[in-house]
Amino acid sequence: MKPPAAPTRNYHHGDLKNTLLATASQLIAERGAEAVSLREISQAAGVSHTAAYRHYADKQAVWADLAEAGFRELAEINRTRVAKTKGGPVEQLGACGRAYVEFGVRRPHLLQLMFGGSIVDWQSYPSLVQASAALAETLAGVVKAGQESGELRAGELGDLTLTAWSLVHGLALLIVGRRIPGVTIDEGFVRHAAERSVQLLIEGLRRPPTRRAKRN
Amino acid sequence: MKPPAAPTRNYHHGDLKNTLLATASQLIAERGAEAVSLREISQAAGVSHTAAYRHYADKQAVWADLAEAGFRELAEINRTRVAKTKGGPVEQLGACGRAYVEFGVRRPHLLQLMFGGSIVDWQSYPSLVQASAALAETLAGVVKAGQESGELRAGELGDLTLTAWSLVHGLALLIVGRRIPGVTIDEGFVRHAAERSVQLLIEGLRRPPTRRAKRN
DNA sequence: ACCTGAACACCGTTCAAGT
DNA sequence: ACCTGAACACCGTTCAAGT
Repeated sequence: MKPPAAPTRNYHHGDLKNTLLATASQLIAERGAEAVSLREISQAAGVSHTAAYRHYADKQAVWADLAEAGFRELAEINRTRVAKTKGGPVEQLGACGRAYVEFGVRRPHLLQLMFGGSIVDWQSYPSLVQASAALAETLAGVVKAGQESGELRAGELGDLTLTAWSLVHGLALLIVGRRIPGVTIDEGFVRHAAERSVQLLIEGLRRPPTRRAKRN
Repeated sequence: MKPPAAPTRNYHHGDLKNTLLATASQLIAERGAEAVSLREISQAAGVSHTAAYRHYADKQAVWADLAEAGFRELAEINRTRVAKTKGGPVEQLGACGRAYVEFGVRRPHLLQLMFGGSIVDWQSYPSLVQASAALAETLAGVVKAGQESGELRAGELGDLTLTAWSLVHGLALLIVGRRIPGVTIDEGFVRHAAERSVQLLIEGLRRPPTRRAKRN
């Protein structure tokens, strides 16, 4: 019932919404959300500085859309890594941790946008909330599988998941924020920090029983 | 050798720098740094909108000063709690975790300012970097004491500290950012989440040996 | 339906000038 | 030394108007 001709493009631009999103994504990747204006994005997209208001209520809505895409991408990466990981839930959790941290290092400004408080009224964007929750559920799935297979301890799934999430989340933010004194952040450090942290979380900080002391 | 009279106050205001800082602190606590302008701070402090430039190079410098105070305060809280805690390093780590999370919940906007990326050129503020590092050292001290007393496992101090720091940091940010789906954030939740997370970190996520199964 | 351009009420920052 | 006021180059957002 739609008119056959007249492809999606119309008056001036065609697919302005996606063009805006891609432009914004690139500018933010370069300089961070704090340093990017809506007028600038519009100009880079080749439209007047008010055109975006046809597609977004305001600047926050653009940020929310970008953050949502970030959450979906990060969750997808996690799922892929989990699926690819040989070994049990312990190894899978390690893979998630690495993926989370590597994502942050690869796209620091996007991670800041997702978690840094640039988006004030989170509740106004239900699909953003949902995408963020989906990320947590990826981790929850791994923990749950580990409990069912008996490799991870019993207890409230939410508690264990929150703990694992907090660890990888905090690690990624500390690294991306360059808040760790005295270290150079390169691929080697990221891999080591992620693996060691997840290992310590899984095995515990407490001194292991001596009967089976592993060399460290 | 200083002139005895003429108390610090002079021309118009006296102690404008501290007045600005206190005003900014309050406005940020109410609405978050993103929503506060320098002109507004100046007006609330009762001076013209350019007076701040006599004391700060720019807006970022004001933010940096506030964040630095936040780091010093949080580190101080941690030290106090550690000193007050009866029991070993395990209990002390738990106290640090709670303190960190409670600080974030009490001053969410300040935590966002300290860690949320509002301050772009971190390196320009060496005393801020130092204050942030001092916070990490508080945690390192606890971990080190635990290793020396034999209660915590051996291994690189930096690794164990980073892991513990990441956990409490991530937990605080997830809670403050209200990123945890399906929970109400009240004092009970905060206490439970902090204690349970630190406990899991210390004991590990792996299924405990059955010979001495603790009731959970 | 989609976009433009003028307009409004703001910003951060600079600078000559006042006391 | 410390502060003011005008000025500059920006913002985000609204709205009447164009096609």
